[in-house]
Amino acid sequence: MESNVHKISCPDCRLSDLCLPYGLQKNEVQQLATIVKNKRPIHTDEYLYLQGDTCQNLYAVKSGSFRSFIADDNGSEQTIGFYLPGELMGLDALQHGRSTCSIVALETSTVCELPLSHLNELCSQIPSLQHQMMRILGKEISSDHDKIIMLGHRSAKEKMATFLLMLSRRYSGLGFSSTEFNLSMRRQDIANFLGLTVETVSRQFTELNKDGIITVKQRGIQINDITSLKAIVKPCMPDDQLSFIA
Amino acid sequence: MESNVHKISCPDCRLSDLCLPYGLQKNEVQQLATIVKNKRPIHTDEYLYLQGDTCQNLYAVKSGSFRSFIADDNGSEQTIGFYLPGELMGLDALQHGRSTCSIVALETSTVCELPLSHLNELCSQIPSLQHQMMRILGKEISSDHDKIIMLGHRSAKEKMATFLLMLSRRYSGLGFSSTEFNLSMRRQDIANFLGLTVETVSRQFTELNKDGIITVKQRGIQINDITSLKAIVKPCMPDDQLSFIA
DNA sequence: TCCTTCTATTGACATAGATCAAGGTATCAT
DNA sequence: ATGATACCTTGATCTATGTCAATAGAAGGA
Repeated sequence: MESNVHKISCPDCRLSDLCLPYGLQKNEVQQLATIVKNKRPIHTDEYLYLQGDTCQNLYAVKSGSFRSFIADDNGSEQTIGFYLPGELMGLDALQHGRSTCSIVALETSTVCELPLSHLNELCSQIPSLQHQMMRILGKEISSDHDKIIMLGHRSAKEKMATFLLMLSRRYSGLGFSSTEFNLSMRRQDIANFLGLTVETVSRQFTELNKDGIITVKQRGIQINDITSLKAIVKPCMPDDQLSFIA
Repeated sequence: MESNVHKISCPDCRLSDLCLPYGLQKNEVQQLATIVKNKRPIHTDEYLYLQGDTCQNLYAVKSGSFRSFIADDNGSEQTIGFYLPGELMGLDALQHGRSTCSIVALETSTVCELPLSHLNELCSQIPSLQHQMMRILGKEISSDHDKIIMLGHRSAKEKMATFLLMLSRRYSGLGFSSTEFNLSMRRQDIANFLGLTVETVSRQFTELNKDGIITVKQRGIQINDITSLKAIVKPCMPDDQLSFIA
């Protein structure tokens, strides 16, 4: 990614169709851009915010990727999701103004900061912005439902296939290859996200690799036979429900 | 519940503090009430709406209870949540105007219908209503996250204890007993919700009963030792994260 | 009241995935 | 380069929970 991503503003941002500006008039996007604060880059393993922080902003991923997770008293974690460019973080804090999860950068990343107070004001003025906010919130909710399905009733193999297909779909939505990409998360993160152990994730990768369905080289994934991958998931899920993670 | 619940309007509704009117001025509540349509009662096993239906409304539970679930190609289901009085259904349809799940009544129940078009208009006019909508959406999202935690990293016993505590908390929020209540859902629904089998749910009930922690008589639950119940969950979850289900 | 059907419990057994343990490979700082 | 540390893979074993099967209890209709 270019070194200047963090200076680009909404009207010029290549992500605008995936992000908040979608469906807005040109002048409305410019209005939105005035309330967006561009932040300095966030480095690997750096936190965007911590569980329990008061949180008066939403954050859009501009480049890179993040992991969100909830920790309990014992320090054990559950990964809630992964965020790729164009996706909105901090929606859980809408309830009380306090974040219920922590968010950490998986690689050097940039975000746009959207102060909630300004955003709410703007929503009252621009109906299509409010509409887009609702759409984004609805999407977050139905994507969470997809995760619930995955965790509740899927085998390890199905979970892995679903995970890969979902990443594939999201990367392709960003204009990247849908069959070749690098994982920005560790095996441990994937395992935790899917409710499995690292060992099981590793074994599943090995098996999918042996079967020729994918080629795994560390973080590098190549999907050789997307049909087979879909077939692993298919018996369990309508095609339009693969839109999730996040 | 009184036989006339479905005629009561927002300003007189005993649920108003749990529902959309929370935080609104008296005259604002009256405005809200004008867009609410009261519907005839919905009977056991009757559907409020079906997965895939175009859905231009939100629905607030007025009395009774509902189960929401997503079905896949094979007809197998995942229960997403249970809805009690004061809770808002249909939020997942905000994304595309199509519901992503089906909702079925667990007993004879009543709902208030809120046309989204009118609601959005009203949100632009009444800032505190918009604020409350955001709060409700944020709550839905963080409650979904709690479910993800539960499904991802909990044993059968922990799931059961969490389930019971959560029901207890929600009933008490409604002004009912927190230690004695009737389940409106079948064992099968609980099992499906928790990602377990009926047999496992049944065995867990039996064990908790034997240990004297609860008394189970069919659908009737009495919590005898809420401390022990919390202790089963405690090692895994901060107290303020028990707010979920829905 | 009896019969049917739906729902819940209990037991015996099988298995997917966890756990434990060891070794390999990449990454990074010195 | 070299060593230290984090990350990943593989194998052997154990166990919680699923599966299959049988029984028992509720609920509802004739």
